[in-house]
Amino acid sequence: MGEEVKMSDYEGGVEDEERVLEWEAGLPSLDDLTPLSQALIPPELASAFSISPVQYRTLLDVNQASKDTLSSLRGVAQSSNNFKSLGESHESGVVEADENDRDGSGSDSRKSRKIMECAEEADSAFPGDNSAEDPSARALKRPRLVWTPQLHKRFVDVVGHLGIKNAVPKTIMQLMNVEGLTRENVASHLQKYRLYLKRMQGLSPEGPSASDQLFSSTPVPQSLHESGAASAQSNGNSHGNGHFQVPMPIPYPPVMPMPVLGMTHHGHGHMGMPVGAAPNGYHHGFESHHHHHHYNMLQQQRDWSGNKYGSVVTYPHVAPSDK
DNA sequence: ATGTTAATAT
DNA sequence: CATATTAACA
Repeated sequence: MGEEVKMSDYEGGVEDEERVLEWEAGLPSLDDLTPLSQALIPPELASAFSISPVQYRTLLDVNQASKDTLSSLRGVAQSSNNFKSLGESHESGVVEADENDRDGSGSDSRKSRKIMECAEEADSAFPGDNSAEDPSARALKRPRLVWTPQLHKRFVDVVGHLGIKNAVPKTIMQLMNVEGLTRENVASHLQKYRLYLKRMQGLSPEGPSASDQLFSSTPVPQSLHESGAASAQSNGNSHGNGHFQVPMPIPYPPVMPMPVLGMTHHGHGHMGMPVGAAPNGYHHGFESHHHHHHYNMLQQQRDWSGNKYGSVVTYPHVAPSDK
């Protein structure tokens, strides 16, 4: 009893940063990836909401879709394939989650979606480079999750629907339906979000607080004042029994986070990308991109997918082991 | 055990 | 320094 396996004993030179490679190799087989989102929802509820077998978008698909939505500009050089560059980039794993923003914004322009030749086998989500499958790598330390505006939008949306009262990490996480998102992630963000609301409260209504590019960009729902909004509504809950944990399932398409491998240049004048010009800060992932310090672009617009770091990488489709 | 808050890390 | 993870606590 009580057997702890220490893997660090063997090496000793392996740092935590190298975890990135770990999940890269720890890709669960497709068989493991099963549609759990619907499985958790009772058939009755599902049919009531007309929730059909939602198809999961491949990482690359989602990624491309998000980028496409935001960047309707000219397609500058778009080759973000630094998958094999992992060997050198070991600053800090950064994960970025994207989602298909199709709420509140009429995005119909389906620009050309070429490139991404490595995305043919989206199921693996891992272009050629990786390749080693490690089913044992599941609870590994995943890189920092980057809350992209889209993801935050979903977060705020759910919180607004639940009300500040029922806005608890678990419920939020469940309702967000973002694969890979953990309770801890939501809790952490929720904390920051609450602080943001509180801080803004005691300040002038018009607060050009340049801080919090993310928060300030997302409209705060008014439901944050009332208590308990969607709860004992006329849902299908009046069945007598049935403890559905889903207060009010939102027809949100399941989205899986897209991890982004980034180099944490903890320099100073970080961030900075011509949003209104070429959001594609990706160079040709082949050259040894040095640290380009773009000291320009007025940091005004606060959109973009939060790709303030760079490289794109895949995320281990964490199996629906539930929490 | 889940939600919060503080501390710590990146 | 802001943001996210981890730990401690209620």
